[in-house]
Amino acid sequence: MKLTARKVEIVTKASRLFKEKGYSAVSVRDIAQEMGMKAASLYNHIESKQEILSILVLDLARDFTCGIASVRESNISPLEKIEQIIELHIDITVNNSEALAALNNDWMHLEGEDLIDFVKMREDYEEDFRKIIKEGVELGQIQPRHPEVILFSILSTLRTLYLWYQKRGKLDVNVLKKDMVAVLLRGIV
Amino acid sequence: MKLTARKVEIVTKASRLFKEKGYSAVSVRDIAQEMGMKAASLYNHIESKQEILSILVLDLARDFTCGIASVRESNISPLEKIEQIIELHIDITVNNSEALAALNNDWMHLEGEDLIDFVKMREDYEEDFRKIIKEGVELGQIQPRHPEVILFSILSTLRTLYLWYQKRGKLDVNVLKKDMVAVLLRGIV
DNA sequence: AGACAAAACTAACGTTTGTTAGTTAAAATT
DNA sequence: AATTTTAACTAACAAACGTTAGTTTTGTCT
Repeated sequence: MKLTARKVEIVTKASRLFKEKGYSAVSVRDIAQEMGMKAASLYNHIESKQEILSILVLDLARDFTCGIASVRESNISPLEKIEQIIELHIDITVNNSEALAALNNDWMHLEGEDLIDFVKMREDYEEDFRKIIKEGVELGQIQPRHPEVILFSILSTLRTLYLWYQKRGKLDVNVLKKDMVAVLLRGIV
Repeated sequence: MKLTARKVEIVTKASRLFKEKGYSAVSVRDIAQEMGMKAASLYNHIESKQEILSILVLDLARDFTCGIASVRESNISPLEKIEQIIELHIDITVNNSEALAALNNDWMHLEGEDLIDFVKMREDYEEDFRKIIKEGVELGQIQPRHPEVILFSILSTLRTLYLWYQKRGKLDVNVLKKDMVAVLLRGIV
């Protein structure tokens, strides 16, 4: 089914609700009300509630996949690659803070092929990141800590960024990027 | 209502399910099946599905509140306090990895007084942490970054630790603590 | 062995869920 | 102006939801 303007609107409104209560706690009637229509009318635009989640999560997952592919293939040092990954996450977060909630918390409600695809993309993403970290360690650019600890401490921060970056409101994106790189790479002491 | 042994068992089993699918997607019948009984039988032990969530989340929230109170009042440097907070989170995570999922993802489904209490505890916790960071910055022990960035980059990592610490299985707790403190405080370069 | 409490059961309740069918009003196309 | 398409509507479905009532089984203590 095509992705019409109205469909995008539904997905956007739904993502706001999913962020607040989670996919399962949001009913099709909730989404309809947000759109100012009755539940049954939604089905003129979408195939199912599942489809909304699927669009939301998989589109965003593809953004990450493309983003890290571009980083992986660029001809820079591991440390610079990690810097770019941090900036990638911040950029995506700023533009998709609602959808990111669903990606983080509701991906497990995907079904069939969609679920398989998502998990694969997620694993590949982490593996790409892991390789960059290991390379950095081998080159002596990165401290010889357990790569898994490094990977997930950075990734955890980036993945939950959507929860708080906007709370502080007027924090400029470029300032955020700078502070974030500093804190994640060089620590706080 | 008293917290009998059987009730604890229900809460424990439920938390496993909540971790996998989230509170809203887990039915009372799911929990009952996990207990090897029919849904109605659960109500000999619990008052409602809500009560399970409430016990799960508030008990754990109190652990954090007590933990940080003890850190706050101890007579050590801000940096050492942060080290202790990191260890606090790791200890709690290791012993409550299922319940932590509910605390992180399902707290918003608490109702009434429980929701208010939780949010207050959470805010107080963050405020305590923030003060420690600010003190560290003033004393020159901590780099002069935006305290909010420091607060949430550390807290994000600690809060989502439950998602991955056990994936790597045989990672010793003390090794984890050491690496975690190193990465979060001194960075990776 | 009989009495009593604890904890399981079956059956059912009123709601809410996602979704379909059929209809009608508005908009776009011929 | 007539016709087709789009997008809203009402009504209803079967299934699943949390929960209650009433009954039977299980285990414990005298």
